[in-house]
Amino acid sequence: MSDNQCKISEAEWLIMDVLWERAPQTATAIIARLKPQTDWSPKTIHSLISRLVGKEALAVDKQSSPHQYRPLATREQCIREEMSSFSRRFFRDSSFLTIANFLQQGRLTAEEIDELKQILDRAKG
Amino acid sequence: MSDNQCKISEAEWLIMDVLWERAPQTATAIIARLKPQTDWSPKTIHSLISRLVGKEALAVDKQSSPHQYRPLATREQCIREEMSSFSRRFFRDSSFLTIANFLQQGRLTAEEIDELKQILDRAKG
DNA sequence: ACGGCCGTCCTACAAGTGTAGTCTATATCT
DNA sequence: AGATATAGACTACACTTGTAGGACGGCCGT
Repeated sequence: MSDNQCKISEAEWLIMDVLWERAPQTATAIIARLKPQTDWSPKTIHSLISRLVGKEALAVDKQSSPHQYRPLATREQCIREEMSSFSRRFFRDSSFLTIANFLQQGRLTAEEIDELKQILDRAKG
Repeated sequence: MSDNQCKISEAEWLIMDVLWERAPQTATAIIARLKPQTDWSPKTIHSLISRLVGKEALAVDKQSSPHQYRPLATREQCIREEMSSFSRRFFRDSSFLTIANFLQQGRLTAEEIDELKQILDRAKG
C-alpha cells in the first residue's frame, strides 16, 4: 500500500498547475497568477496550498521567507494517475475503449487526425 | 443553465452500471448483482439508490412492489459529460491533447491500433 | 516608532460522499 | 397466525472539498 495516491481535487489542480508552470513560488505569487482566472479570496488560496502541503503534493521551503512552494510530483505522473483512474472507472480499464470513445466524441481537425495517426504508427513500430 | 449535470459519484456509478446493463430492476436484484464486486451492506446500496433517485439519475416505479428502478439518462450521455469534464480539467479542453496523452500511455495491441486508425480515417472522411 | 497589510497557523461551516443504522409496514415461511 | 426477513423512508456520522474568517507576529512606509 505505498500510497502515491495524489488525490488532488479540482480546485487544488489550479494551484498545482501554477507551480508546474514554474517553481518554486511564494503564496503571493500564486495568488497573483490565479487572480485573472478565479475569483478566489487570497485566504482560499492559502487554504488550498496548506491542504496540498498536508497531502504531500507540495513541499515547503520554510527557510525562505515568505515560504516557497514546490510540487513533489510531476504533472505527468499525476495526469497518468488521473488517466488510469478514468479508464478504470468508465471503461473497465481498457485503453482501447477509452481512446475509441474520446475519438468518437472529439472534435479534431484533419491535421490533428494525421498527427494522431503518426502517433499510432510510432506506437506500433 | 438547464442543468443535466448528472454528477454521479464513484460509488453511485456502480449502481448505474448495473441498471444500464438491464433495467428496470429492484433494489434486491441490484444488491445481488453487486454482491461479488463490492463488500457493501445492502443498506449502503439502498442509500445509494435513494440518492440517485434524489438527484434524478434514477426513476422509480412505485406501482410495482418492490419498487423498480430505471436510469433516466443513457450511459452514453453520462460518459460524454465525464469525458468533457476530464478534457477540460486536465487538457484545457483539447480533444487532441487528451487523446494524444491516452495514446502515449495506453497499452494497445497491434489489432487495436489498426482499429483506432480506421476510426480516425472514418472521422476524416 | 506606529499603523497596516500580509504571511502562517488554526478554525469554521455547508454540501457532497462513503458507509451504515433505526423504524415501521409488509411479505413470506412454517 | 406468529416469527422473521425485507423494503423503503429517514437519520447518522466521519471525511473531503469549496470557500473563507480570526489571531498573532513581522516587514514596510511615513
